[in-house]
This record gives sequence, C-alpha cells and structure tokens, in this order.
Amino acid sequence: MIVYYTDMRHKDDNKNEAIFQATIQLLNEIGFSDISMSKIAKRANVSPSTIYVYFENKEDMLKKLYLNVKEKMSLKMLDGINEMTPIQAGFELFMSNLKDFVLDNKDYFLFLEQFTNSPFIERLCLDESIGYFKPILDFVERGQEQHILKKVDAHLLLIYCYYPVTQLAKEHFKGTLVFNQEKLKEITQMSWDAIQA
Amino acid sequence: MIVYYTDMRHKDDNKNEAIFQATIQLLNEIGFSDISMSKIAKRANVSPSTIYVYFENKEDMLKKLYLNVKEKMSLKMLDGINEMTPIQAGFELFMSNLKDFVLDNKDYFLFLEQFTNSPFIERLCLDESIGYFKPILDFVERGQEQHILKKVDAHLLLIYCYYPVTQLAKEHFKGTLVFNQEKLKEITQMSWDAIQA
Amino acid sequence: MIVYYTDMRHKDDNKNEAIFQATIQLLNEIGFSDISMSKIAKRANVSPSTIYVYFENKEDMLKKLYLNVKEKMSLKMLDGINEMTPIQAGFELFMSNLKDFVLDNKDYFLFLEQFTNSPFIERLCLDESIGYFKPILDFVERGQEQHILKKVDAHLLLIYCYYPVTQLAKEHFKGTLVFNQEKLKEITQMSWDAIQA
Amino acid sequence: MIVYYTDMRHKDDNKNEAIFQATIQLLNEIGFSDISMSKIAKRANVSPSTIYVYFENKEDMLKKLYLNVKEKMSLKMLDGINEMTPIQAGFELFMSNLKDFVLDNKDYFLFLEQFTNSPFIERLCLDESIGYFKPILDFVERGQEQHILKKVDAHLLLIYCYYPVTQLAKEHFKGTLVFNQEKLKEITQMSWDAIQA
DNA sequence: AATGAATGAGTTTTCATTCAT
DNA sequence: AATGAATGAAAACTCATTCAT
Repeated sequence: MIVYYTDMRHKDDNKNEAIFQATIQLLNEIGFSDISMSKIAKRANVSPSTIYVYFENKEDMLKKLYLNVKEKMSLKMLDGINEMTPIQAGFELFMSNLKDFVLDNKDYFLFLEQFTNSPFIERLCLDESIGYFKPILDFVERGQEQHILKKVDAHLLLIYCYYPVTQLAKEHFKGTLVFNQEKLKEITQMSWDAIQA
Repeated sequence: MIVYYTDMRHKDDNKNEAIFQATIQLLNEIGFSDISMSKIAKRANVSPSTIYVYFENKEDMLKKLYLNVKEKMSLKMLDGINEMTPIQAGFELFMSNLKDFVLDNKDYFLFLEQFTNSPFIERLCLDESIGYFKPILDFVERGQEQHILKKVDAHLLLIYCYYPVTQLAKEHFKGTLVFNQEKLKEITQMSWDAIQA
Repeated sequence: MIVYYTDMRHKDDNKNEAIFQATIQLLNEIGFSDISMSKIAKRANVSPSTIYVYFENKEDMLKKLYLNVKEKMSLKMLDGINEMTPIQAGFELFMSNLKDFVLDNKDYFLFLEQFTNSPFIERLCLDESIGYFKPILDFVERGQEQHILKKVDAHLLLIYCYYPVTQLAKEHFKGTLVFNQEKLKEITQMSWDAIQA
Repeated sequence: MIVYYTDMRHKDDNKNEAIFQATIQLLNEIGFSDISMSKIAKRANVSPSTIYVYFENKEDMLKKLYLNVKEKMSLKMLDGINEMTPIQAGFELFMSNLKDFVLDNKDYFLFLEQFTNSPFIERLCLDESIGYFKPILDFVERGQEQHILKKVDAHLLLIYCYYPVTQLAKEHFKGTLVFNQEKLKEITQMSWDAIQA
C-alpha cells in the first residue's frame, strides 16, 4: 500500500473545512450572539490559535465562509439552466434545484438566512456575491422579451420564486408542515401564476 | 376621593420603553453578536442595573421586546379587516397595511427579521405569538369556502402575500429600488394571481 | 466614636492608588514588556475588570499614572523656591530637593526613567506636563539677567543639574557607590562650576 | 588544496544582522512592551523559527543585540584616544566622538537608552560590558594624577561628559533644539568647567 | 540552515450580572 | 425604584516557542 504524504506542514484544507463546518453548526445551534472562536475551535478539534493561522480574524473567517456557502447555493440553483433553456422549464428547474439544495443542506441554508438578516453583512464588502446573480437577470430578461414573464423589476419576479420555496422549507424544518413533491407542485403553479405575463 | 398620581405605578413605562428603543436601535446598528447590556443601558440613559429592575435578565428582556414588537406589527397588519370584509378587499388591505408598517417602522421590522432568523427564537417559548395568527387563518378559511382562494395550506397563501411586501421593502432600504405606490400595485396583482383559485 | 461612612459604592481613591502602586512596583520589578493588567490586578488585590472601572484602558492608566508621578516629582523639585530666592541658593535647593525625592522615592523615580525612555511616551499627548517646567525657565532667566548663569539654552543648564543627581542615584541603587551628603556637595560644586557665568 | 566557500559558515551573518536591525527598529517604533518575535521576523523577512536558529530565545537575542550595540558605541567613544593623549584633548575628542555616534546612529542610541533604563538589563549577566569601561577609568586616573581633573569618583566625572551630549541629542531628536557645532562647543566648555580641578 | 504550521498559555478587554446603598 | 461599583467568566486575539520536514 502506497501512502502519499503531501507536505503535512502546509495549510491543510481539511482544517479549513473543519473550521467552516464547526462554525455553521454552532451558528445554527446557538446563533450569532453566542458563537465564539473558542467554541468553534473546540468543535473543529483545533486550538483557538490555529484558526488565526487560516484566517485574519473572526470577521474575515465569517466573510469567507459566507462567500463559500453562497457560491455553493448559487451554483446549485442554476444547475442545468443555460441561455437555451425554455423559460418555463428553466423556472421549474430553478424551483426544484432550490428546494433540493435547501432540504439537502439545511445547515448551509439556515446559516445563509441568519447571515443575510444580520447587519453584519453590511459591514462586509460583498459585491463579489453579486456575480452569481447575473445569469438570473439574463434569464429573466429573455423571458420578458418573449412576453412570457411579467414586465416588472427582476428582483420582484425572483421574490415570487425564491421565498415560497425557502419559507416552505423553514416551516418544514420547524415541523409545521411537510415539504413534499405535492407542495412543490403547488408552489410551482402559484409562482408561475404570479410571474407569467 | 380619588387621587390620580401621575406616577402611580412604581415601574416607569418611559424607562421600559427607552430600554426597548435602545435595544432595537443597537440591534439594527451592530447586530445580535455585538449588543450588550451596558451598551443598551448607555444608549437608554440608564444604569445597567436598572435594566434588571424591569427584566429578569437579557433573554427575558429580548423575549418581551420581541412579543411587544410582534404584537404591534400583527395588529397593524389586520387593521380594518374583520369577518365581514370581502376577501379581495381584505387581501389588498393586508398588503397595504403591511407595506405601511414596514416602511414606517424600519427599525421594528428589521429587528423582527433578525430575531426571526436566529436560533434564539427557538429557545424561547413563543406559542403566545401564535395568537395573532388566528384571525388570519379564519380569513383564509373563509376565502377558501367561498372558492376565491386556492385550497392549499394557509401558510402557503400567506407566504405569497407577506414576502413580496417585506422583501421589496428590504430592497428599498438597501437602495436597490424604490418601493412606491406603483410597486405596491404590481405585487398586489402578482400575489393575487398566485393565491386566487 | 463617630464613623463617617462616605458612599462606599462610589469610586474609591484607595483602589485607584492601589492600582498605581501595583503598576509602579511591577514596572520596576519586571519591566514594561512583562507587566500585564492581570498581574497588576493581582498585586493590587482587585479583579482585572475593576481596573477598567477606573481607567479606560491600559494606555489611559499608564498615562494618568505618569502624570500623577511627574507632578509629585516636579512639585518636590521646586519646593521652597520662588521668584525671590537668590540664584545660587535656589540652585542648591533644587539639587537637594531632587536628591531627596529620588532617594526617598526610588520606585517613582525609576518608573519615570523607564517611562521617559520608552517610545510609549510619544504616543501620549503629554503637553500638560510641560506646565511644571515653566517656573524653572523663569528661574533660569532671572539668573541669566543677573549675569550669574551662563547665557545658554535653559535645557542645557538644566541637564547639568538634573543628570548628575539622578545618575548618581542610579549608581547608588545599583550599589556601585553611595550617594551621601559628601557626594551631594561634590556635584553641587561641579554643577555650579558648569553653569555659572 | 584549499577551497574557499563564500558561504563557509552555515549561519548567515546577513540574517543575523537583519534580525538585529529589525529588532532595533521595532523597539524604537513601538517599544519593549509591543515587540514580538513574529513582528521581528516579519520585519527581518525571515520565518519566526529562523530566529531560533540564530538565538536560543528572545532573551538571548536581546542580550546579544545589546552587547553588540554597546560595543559599537564604546569603540567609537574612545576612538583616537590612548594612553598618550593629553587629557583635555582626550576629553574633547570623547565629547565629539559621542556626539557623532549618537547623531549618526539614532536607532542604536535610542535602543541603548531604552534598554539601559529597563529592569530587563539586571536580569542579564552583563559584566562583560564593563570591559569597555576600563580604558575610561585609566584615562580619568591619569587626569587626576596630573592634577587636571577633580579628584572625585570616576563615575561622577563621566556623568558630566556623557549626559550633556546624550540628553542634548535627545532634545535634538525631539525637535526642541538643534544640536549643532556651537552647542557642542558650549557643552564642551561647561563640562570642562565641571570636571577640571 | 530554514521554514510554515501549530499550539498552550497568555494578553487586553468586555460581558452579564450582583452588590451595597 | 434606581444606580455606580465590582467581579468571575469569557471574549478575541497574540505570544514565544516547537514541530515536522
């Protein structure tokens, strides 16, 4: 059996990821106000000072974590959609992708929700995340040119697709209802009714 | 003979309110993770120990603040709607009420958003807040019996009314767009398309 | 017997002084690089956080301590000297005062020496301390007008009075020699030779 | 056959010197209490662990640095003075040498001042540095035998030569006055008045 | 020889809360 | 009721040093 030793003394992706995972878990368990670098370190099985080998400070770590998770979600949402995809099919795929991501990645999703609603996010320069948004704008524009989608602000159309899925998922997580295939069908219909021209 | 003491109760509503206001302001400025009892006290112009005259501890204070604000918002949302109100008119009033509350009470609203998305809320026993929800359920039920609203879970219908307004308001606060009367008209139409049978 | 309780819950001069004394002692024992707020607190028999009731932060505390000690020394140096004192008598009193202060207040003196030679002092805005210097300048000026003192920069004359005393005291503390009355007589003569016109 | 390796010793004098320079600079910029091995390493463009190749630990490094700089200064002070030099000429050369060294090597000088006034220096066994002192003692003795210098403790005579120069230089660095040739002449006269028999 | 990663022990400071009045 | 002082516990972060290569 051959063991490849990569340079063990170089920055370790596992540790980076362990810190990210620990942070997300704790954030969802105890919230922004109660996480601390030492709790994160304990959960990640590293020394608190090790976190500072990988990140400048708490803010830097949270920012990088946010961008990392945001990218994961954005990629998944648009998976399989391109400039050829018919509008309604693309819309349905988006709803389905989003539902899958959210239900499969409860931790990621709840982390993003918490982060997005905290004033913390304003302190960061997160224009980079806007990049993920561009393809959606293009898609919406195409739908409007083809007179399929209502001619309103793209943000508005998006709201009618994003929140039904995510808020339903939240109720699902709370136990208030079950987000099954039937529910997805229902909101796909309702959202379509809302956005179609 | 009846004597009205201006200051009949010992606890002073002004101070209570000052603490609430200070907390909301700070929460929106610096977020959950950075507020502290002494910062709140300083902002409210009281001593830190005074807060403990009015509340058991930090958690108790936040909980009471949440319920207080939540009630304000709930009352406003349903203002003018009763069991006689026609369904579509009630729906439109709800949208309009919600928009007014959110735009007029940015601080209250953002505080609620932040609070609602934090795991903190689960630690509290907040069944009481469900009380505010009952009239909405009744209204939805009536709309469904009259075959005006889609026969889906009430939460679902509500999502299509609540989030378009609130998320549009957030974009408005961010400066991404302007939430004017026209935008309200647009989403009122879109939401109605979504929920009507 | 009557005991006057001053308000025990108000800031306590004893504590302030205890913190100052602890800082001076530690500074002289282990130096700038090794003092810490917790060591100071332990030595002063208070909690580390108590220091922050009395001072904004470490820098603020050190600054206030410096000004406090500097004032003590300045007052002592000029004790008994006024605008009527004959020049030579004033000079001799200065030398004697300085010797007394330094030998009687080893801790204060060594603290000042250390502080004065650290770049820390530049970060502080310590123009206030210059106030103590004014009477000396006036005295020198008078001596020059009367053609008793050499007509050179006042700083220069002062150097020839201050350092012989203080550096001799340092040798005394080190054990290299004994700073007795005879030595004082010697340097009083030498310094006078240096500064007289 | 003899081969000269340019890099014959393994330890690299450049790196040693880089570490020394970095330490001196930082010490003068931020002071004893704020330097750290990693800051020094960064400034010297080496890894923190490299410092431990050259020195046992922080204390060892500072000690060696001190002795290194102390030697530089001592050599310069006595430059051109030997057992034949006439007393007054030797005295004047000393003053001039000292002025040159201090003004030309602000960093070295301020470092020494800071170091000398810290209790750190007592923890070190620095008897070695006394070696540099011997020639001065001999010179003073000779001056006293020739009835040129006052018959007082050599330290005392030295104080009247050393501090006028160095303290004037400090005022110069602070910007309070300019240490030019004229000032040197003035203090050379004053010091001579003080020490001559 | 040289170094980047790693860390336990330490740093300064703030926290929620209680005490004494 | 109201409060300034006080504090143990914990926060974020840095330290000198060692490890593995």
